[in-house]
Amino acid sequence: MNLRELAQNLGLSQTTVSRALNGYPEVNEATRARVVQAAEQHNYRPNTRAKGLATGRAMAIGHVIPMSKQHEMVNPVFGDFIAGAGETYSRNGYDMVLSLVEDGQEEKTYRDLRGKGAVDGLIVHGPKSGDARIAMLDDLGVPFVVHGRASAVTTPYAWLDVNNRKAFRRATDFLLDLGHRRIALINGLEELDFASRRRAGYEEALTARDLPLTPAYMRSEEMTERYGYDSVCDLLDSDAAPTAFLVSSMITAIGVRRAIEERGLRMGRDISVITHDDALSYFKNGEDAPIFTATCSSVREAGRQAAQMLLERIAKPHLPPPNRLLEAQLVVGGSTGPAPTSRTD
Amino acid sequence: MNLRELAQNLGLSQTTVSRALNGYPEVNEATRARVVQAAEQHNYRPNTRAKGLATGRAMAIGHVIPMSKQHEMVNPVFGDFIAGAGETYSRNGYDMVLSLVEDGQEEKTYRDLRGKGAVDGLIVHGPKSGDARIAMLDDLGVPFVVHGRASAVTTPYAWLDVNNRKAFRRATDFLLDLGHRRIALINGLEELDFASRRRAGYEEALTARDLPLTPAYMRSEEMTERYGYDSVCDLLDSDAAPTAFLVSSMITAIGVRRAIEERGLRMGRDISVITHDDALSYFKNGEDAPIFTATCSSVREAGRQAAQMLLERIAKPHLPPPNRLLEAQLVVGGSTGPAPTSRTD
DNA sequence: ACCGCCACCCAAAGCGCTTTGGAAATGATT
DNA sequence: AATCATTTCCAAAGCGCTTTGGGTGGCGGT
Repeated sequence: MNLRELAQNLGLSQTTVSRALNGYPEVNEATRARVVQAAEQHNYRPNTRAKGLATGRAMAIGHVIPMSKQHEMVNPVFGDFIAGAGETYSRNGYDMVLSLVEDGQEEKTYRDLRGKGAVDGLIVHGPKSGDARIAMLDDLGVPFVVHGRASAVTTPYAWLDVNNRKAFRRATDFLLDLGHRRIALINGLEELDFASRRRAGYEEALTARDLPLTPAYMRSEEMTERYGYDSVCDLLDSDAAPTAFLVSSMITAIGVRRAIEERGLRMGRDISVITHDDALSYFKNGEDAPIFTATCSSVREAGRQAAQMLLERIAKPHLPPPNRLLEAQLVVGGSTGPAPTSRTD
Repeated sequence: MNLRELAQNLGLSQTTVSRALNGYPEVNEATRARVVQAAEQHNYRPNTRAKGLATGRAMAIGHVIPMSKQHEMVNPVFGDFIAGAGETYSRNGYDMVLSLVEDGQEEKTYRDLRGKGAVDGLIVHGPKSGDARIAMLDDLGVPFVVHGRASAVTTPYAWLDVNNRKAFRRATDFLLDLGHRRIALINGLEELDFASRRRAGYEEALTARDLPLTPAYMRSEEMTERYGYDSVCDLLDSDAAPTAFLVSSMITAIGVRRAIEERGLRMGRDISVITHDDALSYFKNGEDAPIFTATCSSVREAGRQAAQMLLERIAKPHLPPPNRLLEAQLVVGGSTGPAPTSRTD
């Protein structure tokens, strides 16, 4: 069923039917009701392509998800982020088109998506520090919102980020307050902006107390379970083993715990762990008594808000690009406790 | 840059340019080269909407991801499945459009997506036993492929599934062979077809050895970490506690392990655990020495193949709907061992 | 009785592409 | 030199919608 048929069916012109359905005022409420009812009855849905052609708007948002070629890995937070964004889109009549692309190939995909006219706006995932995509999208003239930031980019652009630096600063301070002095950072890939900010927070806390930065305590890789396990094994077997670990992802923290417990140690007593927790739905960190002390921030909520920002940006492109900084909560769980050495003081 | 401009630019008609770009034979190779080069130089990309309108094909596939309202949870396997499917799509010039929808609302979304002409085909996720969507899509006339099966649906339809029954039959047999007699099943929601098949495999194995089915040993819920933990706590504290657990998801297995180790028990010695492992990229079950004994099947590969099947189905709709049954591997890891009681025999 | 003004509706153009049904030019055949 | 098949290209229609720029009829005001 298309517009013409529907119009013929009703004995009206396409114009009138179109206007009736799109809520234009110049149509009698009685006819509008008649039209709406007929449309419903015939299960009429305007063809997106035709509508898009006519209006010039695609009513779709593109998400380009980077995927590590190395590990064939897609960061699990995307699932929840997408879920949040999807909510916003469907409430506003937008579709979501998704591309999974190998690291570094994203630019071409953005170009294509826009060039084809497949999307009205884009969400940029996983920004690197001096991410070239931002400049590119800017002079491509497509509305976009970055999930995260690109520290080295100085031109204004729309972003939504968690205050990663502050979160890790606080987490580190928390461990320091507990008497820990040898604190390891099991970070994500530091070419990614969020990871470098977390590191900055960590270093800032140490430096503020005149503590040295120990390169051996800092690791940076893709956040798999295995990586957490291996790192901790390594570090605990070294001399001057850390007494505390700061971990960048829940998944990795699972591996960290595994390594700790395999050694007969206990989290919170022998070794302290703080992890960042993106509040992945299947991984709720225990509602009542969290297993892990964690810096918490809902990535789903981030998705919702980023999508909202993007839609507003599309509607009002002349406004200056909005920014939003979400604060992470530091929630105390069972994985932290006073440093073992300080107990004996 | 659109076709007309490009054609004017070249002093050719739109027809010729279009044909040149789409590889039609009736155009001189010299002109074709000229056209292709100009297109490249001007960064020309045919407008999807216009193309779609003209051809009637959307060059897009819809994925409707069910999302539990209850836990706001989206199953983590979707990430990897989507990644696999996405590979296939992008290789074939298709886009992927994604909708996340609350449980049970999927039908409307399928209808919309098709009615709007936004997609040429659909992937059905998370089929229930007598899933109504299949009949609906059938008489809607949309090509689709189901990831999984719907046992109660008797009409032929295209699906790709893992042999869940057999996988869990084998896993249960494996535990039985090790002397376990009290084996608990920590299953996913059994309204979902895959879960009911897993249960069938489990029951089949027990029944084949004339062992009773103990309802208290069978659990069925959404596969969160917490669920695994709670279930095991519960069961281990009961009298006649199980000596082995069969778990439906890696995530849940993590919770199972947590509960076991928290009690000072050790997996593989005191308690045996077998989990299903979808080979999620960030959760590689240890390449060399797997932590968990597991029934393994790559959901990413499933995505790749399901997508391929769908594209073929779209190309040749007259062929009978294809089916594909993937076998899971039973990979032995460190989480299984002889039953404690049988040791004392 | 005439004018003007709404309220309501319509015909037709246009969005950017594909595709049908030729036409013009070229070369081979008689 | 005339004929005919190829090759190479083109004009125009059409995909399903929105939107511009009117029309028509009914009403109140003069």
